[in-house]
Order: sequence, then structure tokens, then C-alpha cells
Amino acid sequence: MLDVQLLRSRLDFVAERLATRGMSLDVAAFQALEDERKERQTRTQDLQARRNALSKQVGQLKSKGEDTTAVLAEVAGLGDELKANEVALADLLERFNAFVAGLPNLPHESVPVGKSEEDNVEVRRWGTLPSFDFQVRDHVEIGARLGGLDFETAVKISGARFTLMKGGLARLHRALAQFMLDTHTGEHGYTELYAPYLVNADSMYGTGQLPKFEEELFSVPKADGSKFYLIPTAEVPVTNIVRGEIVPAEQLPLKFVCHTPCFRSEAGSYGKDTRGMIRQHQFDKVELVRIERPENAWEALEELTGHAETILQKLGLPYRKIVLCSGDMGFGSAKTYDLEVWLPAQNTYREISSCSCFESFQARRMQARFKNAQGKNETLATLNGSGLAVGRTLVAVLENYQQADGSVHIPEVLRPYMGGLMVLEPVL
RNA sequence: GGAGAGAUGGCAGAGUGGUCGAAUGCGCCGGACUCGAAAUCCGGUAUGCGGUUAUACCGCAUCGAGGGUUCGAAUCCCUCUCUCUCCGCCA
Repeated sequence: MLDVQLLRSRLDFVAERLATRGMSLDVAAFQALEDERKERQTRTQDLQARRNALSKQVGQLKSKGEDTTAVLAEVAGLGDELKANEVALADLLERFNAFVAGLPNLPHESVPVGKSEEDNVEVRRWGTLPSFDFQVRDHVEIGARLGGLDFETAVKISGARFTLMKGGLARLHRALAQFMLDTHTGEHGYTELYAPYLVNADSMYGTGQLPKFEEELFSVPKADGSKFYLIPTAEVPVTNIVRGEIVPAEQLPLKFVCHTPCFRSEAGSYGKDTRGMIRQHQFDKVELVRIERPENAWEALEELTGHAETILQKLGLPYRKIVLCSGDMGFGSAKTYDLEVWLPAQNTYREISSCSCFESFQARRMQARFKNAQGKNETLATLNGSGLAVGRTLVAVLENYQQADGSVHIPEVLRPYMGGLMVLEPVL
């Protein structure tokens, strides 16, 4: 969430920055809440101080064996007003916090202002687009010919937006994840993690999925009436490692890589990407997460994005890097780069990685801090990015490495993970 | 699933209604002593929030979480969560 101090001291500035996201901040509503909060809180604390002082007097008088009825009478007079103020304050703070928690992060000044994905700005392109002297097939058809992608059976087992993979294709999927993990741990200095796929509401709140985006999550009821949430990304369990912690400064930065399935309800995307495995309820992703000193956060974003790009380059997949405009960024992000991989069958680039810097937006609500050089606790900065989405990478490999006879060449870096296999042969 | 024990500061650990935000020890920081270090001695050392722009000062809240009793709760009552030990079951 945003820094409350910033809201109080530079409300107009915050409103102006939020406006670039297409978000109109109700300045008057905030000011009214803040004024009431200040008055109510001051009053309540004064009454509490009074009560505490009088109660202390009672104790002192009693220990000397003196009469306490006068003091008791005075403190009794405070009771009703104090109670009323405490109740009103609690209610007010709840509304105040809900208001602030509902505000998205401010875009970094380098972020282009725009309304929608139309206004995103391309930063650069990498790679040469493949040319085919035959009719290109999409991954659904390629996968079917390889006998490895089976959507019909997945529908029977679960329903729409699920995939069943078999044989060499399932192995290729696994190989991609292994390759990504090995590259990030071996060459980029990330620590590999295995993390829970079911998390509690506090964790979802910490990374900002809750309270605003509950409908995008799957959940599992628990016997006690609460629920587990299925992670929509490894960002959630991994970033929450530092929730409520004061990380020793010498341990920074923390660089984690974690391969998990991701679960998304995709509510509101009916009819979008219904063919194939582009948009699924369940998909694997290798996620990079960094916990940084705020002053290093922007450099870290460039580095992290570069680490994700490395995977695409080693796989020889053409892609472009774009910077999301203010209106297209996620809720907590201050700046986001998307990597889009070339998909020949769609004749376009499609998102395969999203790398974001949250500054202290997530860490503030998570109370994730470190001791700075002055010995003071300071809020950390958090970043994350896909390194990469495994399912979509598989799609990209199938489409970019397809051959006229229906076979698919295996990128060289993956062959060690495929037992040396160089090509997947069609069975149809 | 059964039986029992427990949750207090960075750690260990005291505290069963009244100057307790909390003894003591360890750790850490500063100082003294020393050529320097060790040892020893002295002092300091939780977090969040508010007054308030402030590393000054004052106040509020916090002893697993939430509620209750009370003028006053770490301490008493209720509910919940988590941890540990033993037994059973189990990938």
C-alpha cells in the first residue's frame, strides 16, 4: 500500500500520479476521513492517558491504605465516553485502512503515460523471426500430431482451460523448467526454493491479491471456516517469506527462484484465448523474486528482466521487450517490463514474462524491513518477474521449431534434459 | 485421531491483579581501562502508531490472536491459532 505519510503531506501529488493510471482519487473523501481520524484518535488517546493515570493513583493510594473513592468516582465518569470513542475509532481506522489499501501504486516517472495496452512502448527486439516454406501450424495442432497435447481428455478430467501432456512433450515441459532453474541458480545467483501452493489470506493480502482480486483466485475451504488460497504465482509464497521480518542488512539482496504451478480462475476472460494452452487455470512458472534495499530496486529491475531475457536468448526464441504504460500496469507495480515471445501461428508477440518493481508497496503492507546504515528500520523493496512461464515457453518452442513434416527440433540447451534427444517426431 | 505440555524482547528465561514495556543472563552498540586485544567495569539496546515536518519531547497500543471481567490484566475467564513430547495412522 501507499505510504500514509505521503498521502497526508502530498495528497494532490498522489492524486495527479494516480490519474495517469486512470484512477481518480477522491481527495475530499480522504481529507474528510483523515480529519475525523485525527480528531477521534487524539481524543481517544487523551482519555486513555487520563484513565491510566487515575488507575495508577488508585494503586498508589491503596498501597498506602488511603481512601480511593474520589479517584474511582472520577475514573468512572470517563467510562462511557472512552468506550464510545474507542469503538468509533476502531470503525474509522478500518474504513481509513480499507481506503488506503484500495489505492494502487504510483507509476515511476519513467513509465509512459497511457490508457491501455495500446499505449505500451516497445523497448527493443531480439532475434530473427523464423521463416517457413510451408503452412505453419499452431501449437495445438503440432502437439496433437506429436501425440503429446490432449485437450479433450483434460476437459473430461477437469474442464476447460486445462491441459494433459504426454510422452516427449511432457518431458520437454519438464526440461524447460529444469533448464530455467539451473540457469538462474547456476549463472544468475538465485537461491532455489520449494514453497507451499496453498497459502493463507494474510499472504494474499501481503502481496496485494487480496482484498481487491479475490474473484481471480481459487480457494479451498477449511474445517474452521477459513480457507486456503491456491497461489496464482510463486510470487505470493516467496515474497511473503519476509513478511513481518526485519532482514539483517548483510543478507541483502535476497534473490530467489521458485518453480510452481500457478492457479488462476481467469474470471472475466471468457472467450479469450480459448484455444490451446495460452490461458489456463493451471500452468507452471519459474518465478524470480528479489528483496532489495530501496536504493537498489531500479537497478535490480533491469538486471532481473535481463535474467528472464537470457532464457529466451538461450532458447533462441525471438522476443520483444516492452514497458507497460501507466494505465496497463498491475495494481502494486511501479514499473513493469513485459517480455513477449514470437508465436508464428498467431503472427504476433505474446506475453511470456512480466517483470515488476513494487518499490516498498508490498513490503509496507507486509511490514518487511531491514536495519539501514543509521540503525533504523526501513521498509524493503520487492521485485519479481517470470523467468519464464513454462507452458507458454513450450508453446513458443513448438511453434518456432516446427518442421514441415510435423516434427519439432529441440533447442540445443534443452537436449541434455531430454536424454540427448534432438527432435520430437510426429506419431500421426 | 488419542494423551499431555507450552507460547513473554535478537536469544534464553523470570514474572499469578497495582509505578511491569516487563527482573536476570547471553548477544549487540557506546564508553572506561590497555600500546592493542582479552578479561573486567559503566551506560545503552523491542515494535507499531499519534501529537508533528523532526534520530528532541510527550502520549497511546502491543507479553501467540480475538473477546470478556476490572478503576487497573503479561497475570483471572472464554474462544481460536500455533508449537513441542508420547501413542496411533500415513505418502
